[in-house]
Amino acid sequence: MLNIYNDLSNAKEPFVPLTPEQVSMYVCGMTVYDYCHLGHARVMVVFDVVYRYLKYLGYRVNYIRNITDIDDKIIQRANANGEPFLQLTERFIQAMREDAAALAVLPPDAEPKATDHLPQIIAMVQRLIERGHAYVAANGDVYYRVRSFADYGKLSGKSIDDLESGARVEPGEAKQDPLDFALWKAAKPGEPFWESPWGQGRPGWHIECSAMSTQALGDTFDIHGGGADLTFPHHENEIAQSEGATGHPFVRYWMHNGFVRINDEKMSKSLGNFFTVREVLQRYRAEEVRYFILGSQYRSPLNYAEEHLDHARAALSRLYTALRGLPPVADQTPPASSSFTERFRAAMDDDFNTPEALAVLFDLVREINRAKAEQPQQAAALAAELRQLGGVLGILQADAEAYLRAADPGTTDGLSDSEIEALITQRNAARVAKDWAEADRIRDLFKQQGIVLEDASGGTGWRRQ
RNA sequence: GGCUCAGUGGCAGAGUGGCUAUGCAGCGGAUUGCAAAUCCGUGAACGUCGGUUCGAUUCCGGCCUGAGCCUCCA
Repeated sequence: MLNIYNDLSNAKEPFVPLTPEQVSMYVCGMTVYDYCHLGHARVMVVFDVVYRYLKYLGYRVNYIRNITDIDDKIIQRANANGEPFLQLTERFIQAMREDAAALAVLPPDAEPKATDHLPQIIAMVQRLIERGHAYVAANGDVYYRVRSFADYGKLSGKSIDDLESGARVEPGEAKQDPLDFALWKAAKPGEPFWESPWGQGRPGWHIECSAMSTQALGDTFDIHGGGADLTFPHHENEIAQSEGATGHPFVRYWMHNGFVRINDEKMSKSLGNFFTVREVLQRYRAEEVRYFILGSQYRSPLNYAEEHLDHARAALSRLYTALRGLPPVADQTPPASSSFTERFRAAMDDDFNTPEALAVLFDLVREINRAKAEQPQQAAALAAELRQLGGVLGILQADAEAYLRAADPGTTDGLSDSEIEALITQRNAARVAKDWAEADRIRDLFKQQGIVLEDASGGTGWRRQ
């Protein structure tokens, strides 16, 4: 049975969806004013694996990952660029989709945008006003009255009184209480705006997620995810908004992934120490990045370092090497049950323990390599199993031979495949003549190009290192 | 200061009240013209001080160290 660490209770809990056989899941996606960095990549990959595993377990999953396409930063950036904000956001939405696709992240079932949900947002703000959870200030802003929501702080473990001491009001705000937060911001000159009962303005930061998730999944849904930095205030405020508006419990399981770090420090925009996905993809293959992310449990910190990407490269090389020469998955049915699959599932059932799941894959590799020579049928069946389980993690779906021969990004390799084949023929002639000096000369030549030759009984194979 | 989380072998990273994690690297062997890949074997760990226990890296408490949130951030 699947167990999920629920941040609401700070404990692993058995996962029982609201509706049998179905899972509703919402993940906070990007605010689109810049390229995805590795932190975004982690969110996308982690919840992609959650999505894939739930489907593997037989659930029908409705996975929503939103796009926040209106907020202060977007307006700021659009102004700085001197372009309409919709043009800016459209560009980065496109870039995000490219990055996600490169990382083999499955498209969610829907990707709602904030700007497409103004009626829902306005209706929810209105409802909050009606229910006494919000008020219209003199300046046209609408604020959430935090002290009207008794459960405020239940997700992040904060008490209202502790927060009160540190809270402060920005110039131009008209809050009754420093803790209150904006649901609706009156438009300043030159800002994009929508008409509302409170005049021209735009949504505050948190309300769009409440409006879109409720619209897509109902008042109460199963899983809500995002990066750990969203726990407070974003998700805390979502709870206050949604439960305040509907009167029903909002989310049943809250999941937050840990940060990507660099030199033991959080990778973040404000610190400026981030790498974008496309920067990293210039040097490493997307599958290597994905493996790197899955190499640690999703709640743990993930330290970025090139040596860790190199490690991922070596690990994938071993996995694909085992698959090499065995039939692709379509030709073989994996066994319905096996100890490997059981162990894999046990690992994933334990709050998506991907490092443990990967360890099972390596045990499978050893078994395949053992069986390869003497029991090819057995090896093929095990390989099919490896591919299937890899698929749950979104890896190992490439053709093994092609994967191992592919050049790494950023390398400008001089030798084409046909040149390589020609040199191998030349070297094999030398080998037949027992001209070892010539054979070794050619091998060294390959080695300088990062190409490894492998003499086997059936002929000489090659791959790139 | 409040609230979270963490501290495992050379590196990364799981896990467990007594029994091999796994990968990379190391060492020995098999295999190879030499290699590569692979297989077999092997050394090496649980921050610190107490407590519970027949027995703790694993449970409990203190301490030390690190990270994060409390302000925009995935």
